[in-house]
Amino acid sequence: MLKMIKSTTAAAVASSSSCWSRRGMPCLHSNSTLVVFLNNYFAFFHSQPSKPIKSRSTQLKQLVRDLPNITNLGDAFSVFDRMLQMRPLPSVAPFNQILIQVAKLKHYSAVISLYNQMGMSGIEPDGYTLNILINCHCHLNQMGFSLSVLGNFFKLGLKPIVSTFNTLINGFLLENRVAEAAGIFNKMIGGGNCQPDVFTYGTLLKGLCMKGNNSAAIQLLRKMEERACQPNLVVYNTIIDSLSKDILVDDALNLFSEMMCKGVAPNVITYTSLIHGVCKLGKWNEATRLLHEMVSKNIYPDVRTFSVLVDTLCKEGMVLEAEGMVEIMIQRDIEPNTVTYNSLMDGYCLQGRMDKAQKVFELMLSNGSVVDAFSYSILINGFCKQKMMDEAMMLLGEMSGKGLVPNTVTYNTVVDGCCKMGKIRDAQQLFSKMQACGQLPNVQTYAILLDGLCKNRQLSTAIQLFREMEGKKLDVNIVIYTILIEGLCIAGKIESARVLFRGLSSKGLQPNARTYNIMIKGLCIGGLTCEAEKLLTEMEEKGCSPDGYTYNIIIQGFINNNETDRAMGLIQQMVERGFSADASTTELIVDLLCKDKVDPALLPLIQKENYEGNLPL
DNA sequence: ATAGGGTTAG
Repeated sequence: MLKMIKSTTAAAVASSSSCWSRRGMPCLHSNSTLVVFLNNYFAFFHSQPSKPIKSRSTQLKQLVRDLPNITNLGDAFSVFDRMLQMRPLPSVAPFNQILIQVAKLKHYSAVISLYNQMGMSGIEPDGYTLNILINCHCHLNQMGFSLSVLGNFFKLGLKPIVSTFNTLINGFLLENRVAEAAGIFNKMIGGGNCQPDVFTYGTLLKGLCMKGNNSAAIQLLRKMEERACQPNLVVYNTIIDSLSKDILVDDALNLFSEMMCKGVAPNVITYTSLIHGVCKLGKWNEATRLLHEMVSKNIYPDVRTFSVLVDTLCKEGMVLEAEGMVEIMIQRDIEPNTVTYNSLMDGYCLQGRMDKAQKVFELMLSNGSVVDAFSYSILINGFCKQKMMDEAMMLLGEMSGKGLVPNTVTYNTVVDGCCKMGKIRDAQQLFSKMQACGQLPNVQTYAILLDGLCKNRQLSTAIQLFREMEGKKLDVNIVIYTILIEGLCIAGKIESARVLFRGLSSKGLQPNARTYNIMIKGLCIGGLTCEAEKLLTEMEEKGCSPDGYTYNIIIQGFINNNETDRAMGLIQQMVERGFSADASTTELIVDLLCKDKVDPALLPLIQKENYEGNLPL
């Protein structure tokens, strides 16, 4: 969108700059005026040979030439002020250029204040100005203002263009207001003069993908084909990336073949997304194949491609291989950046190797890499998981000194750390502090704190907090309800837990394996093993496969209720499905063996290493 | 309009 405005505005600037030069220079109607002019002109320069003063138009030309090079807010403001002092005032076009540059720096509020200054100086906006302004309001989640700017188009007798509507669609999607975005799209299709273009579809597709609605995205892809709007590389990349993120790698690869059949050549983004997908599935051979394939097409992996590899290796616990990958990068003159180092640092943290993680952090400090809020959050999380809260809190305090703002995720991390240590008061204080610092708690924050309260037997406070989050317009999801159901079970309120569980579907929520497991566990502890077993069947019927945990808790439930035979039946089933008894289940079975209540032939069966080699499939 | 890193429930 900005790119488009930029190119069109550049054309506008080019044409209008010749206009200013006409305005700024004397109009030469006759030879005599020309002579007078030339005489004055040269006399002027001879009198000041050392420091020629540029005419206003040249000054403006120079300014316009320099506009695209504005890289900081201060420069933008000073150029803007100089332009406001020029007489006659420059046209709106170079002002638009400044707004574009400032918007590129993501200083959207600054753009709006510059726009207001333009208004006070009597510079009338054109369509480009309004488009830029709408885009800024969209990024600031101020759709009301965006729409009122749209009204200005009509007031000023200007016509919105396709990109105006595209920007509005993007704004609504950023606020999660899909219906309104779709409404604009439908109006565009319905009206004759502003048909959606490839950007419109691209924007909508991005919104659908962000919501994880891949099938709707593909439907829209088909629709744009039907409407003779050729999908381009960006459109395909958007969907391929979304499919890869959801590990629907086969679908991603199919779309990849399809785009190539249609003559759309992939780029490094396409391959990076695909490699991400196959790596997440642990298909390293496939990743290697894709790497070879891209290089054979003269498409070379870049720092982002390598960062994906480093990150997924780390997440799989293969930190040594990740280190090797960083070495390869350096050999190939691809400088690891903050993201690469952050991924590696997280890899060490996941293994509890805080000394190594800190080494990477220090390396970043010493080699001039930018340490960002991610770096701190990752390290803080590492310490929290090691129950080293003092170190974590110290790092949190260190951030502001480096001009870094702890964000919602950073706070979530430390709130969780406190909760897991049973320090609920500290967690609550951090919860207040984050809001005082302008960081809004999100669904995860509430999940973390709710879980902490429930586990620390503060159910009534938890319910209060739940009401608070309902009051805000947060999307209460299945994770939140699962935590509450567990809280109720912990408090022994099985009946309430059951009511909440049964009420999920009326809220449009599907219990997942964890929800079932918690309910099953609650029922078992309450001695309701029969109902627990019914839930086991139910989850299967609803397409939610029981996992190893499900079997372990229900088997434990049966044994604890002296229903040994039913426990044995489920052990058989569990083993057949490739799951094994955990430590506490094994302990219970060994107890039974000691009491001669169970056939010793069962014992080798439940121990993973004994059946792993010949799983019945 | 497109690619990489951090937080949550058994």
